[in-house]
Amino acid sequence: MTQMPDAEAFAAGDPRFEILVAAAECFEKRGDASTSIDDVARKLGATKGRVYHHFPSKTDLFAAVYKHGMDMLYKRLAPIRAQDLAPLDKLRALALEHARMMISTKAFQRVVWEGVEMHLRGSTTPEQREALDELLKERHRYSAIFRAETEAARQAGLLSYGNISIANQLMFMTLNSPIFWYTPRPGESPDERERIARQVVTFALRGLGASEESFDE
Amino acid sequence: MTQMPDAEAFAAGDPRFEILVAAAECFEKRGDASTSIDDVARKLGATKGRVYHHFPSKTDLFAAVYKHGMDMLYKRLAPIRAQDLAPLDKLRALALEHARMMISTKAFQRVVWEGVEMHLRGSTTPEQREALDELLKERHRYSAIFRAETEAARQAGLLSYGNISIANQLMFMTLNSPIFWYTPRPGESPDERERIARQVVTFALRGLGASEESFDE
DNA sequence: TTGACAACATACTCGGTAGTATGTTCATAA
DNA sequence: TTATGAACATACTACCGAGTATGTTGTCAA
Repeated sequence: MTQMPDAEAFAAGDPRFEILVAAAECFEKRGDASTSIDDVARKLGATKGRVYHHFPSKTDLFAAVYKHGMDMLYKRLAPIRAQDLAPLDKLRALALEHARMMISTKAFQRVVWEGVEMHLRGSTTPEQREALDELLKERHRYSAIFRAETEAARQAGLLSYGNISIANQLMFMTLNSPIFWYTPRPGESPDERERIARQVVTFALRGLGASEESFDE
Repeated sequence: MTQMPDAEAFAAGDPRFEILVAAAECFEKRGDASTSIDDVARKLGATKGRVYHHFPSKTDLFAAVYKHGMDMLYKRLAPIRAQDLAPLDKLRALALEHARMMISTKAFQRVVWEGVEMHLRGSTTPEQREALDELLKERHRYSAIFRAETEAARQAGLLSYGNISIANQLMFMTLNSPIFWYTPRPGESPDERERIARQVVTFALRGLGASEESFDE
């Protein structure tokens, strides 16, 4: 049940979707710079013509993968955001769903990471910058959701940390980390993935200074 | 102190050292694939000839930067490893020094990270693999140092976490994270950097389940 | 039946980059 | 004084990969 098609932009029948998935897997493995359009086409058992028929450039393809990754994140977080929960409980629920997504849609989230990295390092070409700038604002808004919940929990006396920006960075590094080290093992149960996600979230919340009692179940 | 044959190979007078630093900064900014030898030469105000005179290939240059980064880590950790400290205290001391190095030698450590990533993703060419394989074993030994200290502290009842491998990944992600988000600000005091390093270590040890009392000073 | 278009494949161009081959300069040793 | 080699610069080759231009095939509507 990984990587469900996006309802609005890339429906199941959309011929772009299969290309998008192949591109995500290529970008995940080699990174943007080391991935050629021919690589993507080869993975599809096709040629460049197919890719360029649906995406005007490599940058647009990369941006589309990035956007799809972010869209999936937003879609999964929306119902949780709508819930009425106590500060720390809400942060925990958001963090857990985020961690799950890092595992279940790893390839796409790895691309999102690289997109953010390219932006932070300022290593984008002018055209790339134009294509990704708007998408990165969305990423910033996404980050702000967690930041707000973190501060709320802190003001409720449920967290304690030094600098909030650093705390947010550390939390996201922790929550995102499965995109670097997680590899699905053959015959792995959903339960096993869930346990991984929970360990990640526990580490993150503890790191933010959540008391031990808040982990009693 | 077994594996540091030519740690002194890049002394201040060595003409290779300046190239090494420039390469580290280029790799840090653009990554390996997007960095050309001409980029490195341009940063030096020189041409390719200078770089290729001292390094036989781009892969060797990358490997040299990687190795220098690892050598610096080992050198700084050696005295701490030699100290006789209580389990958690030793882990904290190692982690703090590691975090400091992520800040003070960021460019080199970023390259080390990319080297590890290339290995994990299996995105190396045969020649790259040959050049980096031995160096990555050293990285594994380095990681094992922390792992051993972590387990020791746990057996002493000072830490609590689920899976040890995941815990180790999360700890390293946290400790390494400054290479992604830290940027020295103009007029930044050493004290400010120290505070950042300490917040990082606090997050990591809390994440591993260290009790709050262990942070009282 | 046709023709029009989507969905590709094929065959190119062209700029950038790793690596090489060949100068050039300068310090130092004999 | 000379010549020898280190430390570069210059000029070149070869290849790879993004992007383009142009077929080819199947489908579907009229």
